[in-house]
Amino acid sequence: MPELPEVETTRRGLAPRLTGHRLVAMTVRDHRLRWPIDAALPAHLRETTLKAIGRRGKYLLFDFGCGTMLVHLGMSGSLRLVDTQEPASRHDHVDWVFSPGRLLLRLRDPRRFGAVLWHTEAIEEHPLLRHLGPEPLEPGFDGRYLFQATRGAKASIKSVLMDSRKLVGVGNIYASEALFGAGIRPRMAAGRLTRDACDRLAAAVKHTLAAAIKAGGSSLRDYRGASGELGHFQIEAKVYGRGGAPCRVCHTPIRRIVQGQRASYYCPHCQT
DNA sequence: ACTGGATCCTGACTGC
DNA sequence: TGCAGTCAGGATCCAG
Repeated sequence: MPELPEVETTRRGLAPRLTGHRLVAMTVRDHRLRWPIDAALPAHLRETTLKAIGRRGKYLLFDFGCGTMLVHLGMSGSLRLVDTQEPASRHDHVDWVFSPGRLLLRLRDPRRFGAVLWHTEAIEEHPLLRHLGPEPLEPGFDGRYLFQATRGAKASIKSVLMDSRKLVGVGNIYASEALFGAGIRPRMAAGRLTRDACDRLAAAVKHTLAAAIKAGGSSLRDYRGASGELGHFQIEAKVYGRGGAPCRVCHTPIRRIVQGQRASYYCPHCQT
């Protein structure tokens, strides 16, 4: 499941192949995603031209001029360009065919937590986007913002990092990785972070996400790029999924805890 | 206003 | 080998 780097890598893989192409057909095999896919969407989109593919947080925004198609990959979704002859398998729920070139874009989502939505008003006012926090890789997100945004918060810093109203794009894996990078324990109350800790954490979030994008969004086990290639595994997790294994810095065993039903990992020596 | 928990769904893996 | 139980990358909704 895609966190911001995987979504951005997907966007960068698709945009040059699809931008400027005309959608000639859309096939919905299973409309039961997180929200049902609008049965009228194929008719809305037919014969429209894809102007651009944008991203807000983990949402991909396909701009067709007359409206925007939002795609969220949920926990298990992927978008790939495949050969038009390739038969659809069990969890391939949606196909889009673009011309010229007969390019076939295919959405696969076994757990069906993803979404495909259509919006014709200003996209930034969409109910799912309106309350989103800043993009972590843009200048609006920095230590000063993080410090201000966490004052008075009793919640753990890890849950704040994953709260899309405070900050978009950071999921369970990169939250643990960024906290390791900043030397902060995941259970630390967000409101108790010093300004210096916020500076370190904002920098670690940016660094962690940027490095993962640079590596092709490849830190996830079964992540595949826009053409279906496996991730490169160029980013080794420092702590995520490494409970009991020695810290790569100090060799202390990495701890696994559960916060809000999600696993968190940290080094009890490097993180305080 | 915040916060934590339950929830949607399927597949992969572990241990008996 | 089979089967039950556990865990998984998200984010909304709801109760306290």
